[in-house]
Amino acid sequence: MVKSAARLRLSPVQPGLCAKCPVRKFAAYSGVPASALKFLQSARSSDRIVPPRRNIFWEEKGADELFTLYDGWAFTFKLLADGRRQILEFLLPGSLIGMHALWFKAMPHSAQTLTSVSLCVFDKEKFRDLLRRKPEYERELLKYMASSLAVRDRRLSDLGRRPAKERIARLILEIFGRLTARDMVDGHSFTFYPRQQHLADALGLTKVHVSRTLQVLRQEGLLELERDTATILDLKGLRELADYTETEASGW
Amino acid sequence: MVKSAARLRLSPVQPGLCAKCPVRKFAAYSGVPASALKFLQSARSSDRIVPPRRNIFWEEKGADELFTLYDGWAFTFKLLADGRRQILEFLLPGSLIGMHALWFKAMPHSAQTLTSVSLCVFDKEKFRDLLRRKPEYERELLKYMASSLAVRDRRLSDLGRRPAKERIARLILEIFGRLTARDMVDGHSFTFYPRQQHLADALGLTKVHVSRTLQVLRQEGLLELERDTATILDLKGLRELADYTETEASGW
DNA sequence: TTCCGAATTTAACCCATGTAACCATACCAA
DNA sequence: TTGGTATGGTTACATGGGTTAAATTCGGAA
Repeated sequence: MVKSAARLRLSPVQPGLCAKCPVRKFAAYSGVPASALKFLQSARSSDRIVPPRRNIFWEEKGADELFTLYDGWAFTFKLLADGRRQILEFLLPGSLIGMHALWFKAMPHSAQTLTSVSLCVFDKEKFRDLLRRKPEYERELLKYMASSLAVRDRRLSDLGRRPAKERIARLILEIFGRLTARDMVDGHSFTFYPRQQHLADALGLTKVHVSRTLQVLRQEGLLELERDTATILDLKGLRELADYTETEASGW
Repeated sequence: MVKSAARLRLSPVQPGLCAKCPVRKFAAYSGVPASALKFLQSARSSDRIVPPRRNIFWEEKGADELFTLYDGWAFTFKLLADGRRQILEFLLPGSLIGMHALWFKAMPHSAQTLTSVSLCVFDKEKFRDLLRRKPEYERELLKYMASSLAVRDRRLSDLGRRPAKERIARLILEIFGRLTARDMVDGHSFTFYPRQQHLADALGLTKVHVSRTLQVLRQEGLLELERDTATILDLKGLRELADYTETEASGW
């Protein structure tokens, strides 16, 4: 997995073998028995590398493919009429992207890369076939979506009911947890590609206020965020401030 | 369906016959062919009436049952440590409640009734069996969850990026759309049980500001909200203000 | 090394929304 | 009837976070 802050080096997608895929255990279908993975493989139509700051698909447009993020960072977002942006989710290796396309003509949000990204591409129709023929995938995906929904609920109450400082702390802790599960952290530091504008757009704030608040968190010795690197200076203190419980800390 | 504002009169759950259920077409499994409904019936363990302001289940606790709301209003919510509340979703006849229990031990939110409510109760284990034996239900539920997720994304960008006036307008329009689909509106008026405090908790505002903003909307001739009754005075104007598109207007 | 654009920081100002307190009304149970 | 409890409305005041704009730092390309 990627650890160097200086430059992103993409791991190449393993040709063919989903059973040996290093990100499989973080993927939506992580619980599918290895014996059934050859079906997944046959639904996988290709691999793809997308450069940074490029859209993977667009809100309101249709999509013929869905993806698993193999390496790199991305995010989903909605744009309002006046150009304001709401980031819905940060995507990390293993994230399933664009599932909505399986059932609906228009995507409810856009997806965009943060870094160079490598994707496993699934043809929509082939994936539908897969689901029809292998109900264990449907079962796995249901569980995956239930947990996605629970995550969305947490973010919703953050935006509705928590002040800026807590929102930022919680988002960082959430990402820290997910990266830890993926062995992508180095002690209490990790490579962090979102810019302050991305944090602002994810948390319903302005970049100015994010900057202000990050100063405070640094001065209080809780959290340091430089370009491309985040360091948690005081995990316990940050958790306390953020009211971040153990259940929330488990990576997904 | 319920129309009288003065007092809620519950329709009794039809004994047995899911195939004839009047709310079936709004339910999660609306697309399941009638021929397969006898399986649903066999997973339904009982019916239940719950009085107003009572919890159906509790956040962080486990649950052995899940429900379809047959009649009445309810909502799901999360409580923060300091007692603040975030309402996640308003539940209307047809809503599937507590699905999370199928896969996880602890519920991610609580559910509470707004009115007296009548529920179809499904035993968790029986429902799991149903899914295992009838993949067409899994398929339906996946689609249902995908659309729930899309709805949650809309609310998220409302909270993150829209001012109070738009948030209120959009929530009312959303509920108006869902009630219209259920034939629960009377022209541009409908029975509306949430209190200003509920709106506040759903939209990340205080009840004081909700009150203020509702005054403005009334003065502008857009929307009138009395105890138990909402009236849309100017649908077109409200849609414009709220930046509410046709796609969003379709009931679910 | 220099230059340019992106990202961050800082500052001044101010508005949308929160807080606290209080009163009036409606409803409900005794 | 009476008292209790939600609810709705209103006021005065406080503040978190938005807006705007300029200065500064940083990174990458030439």
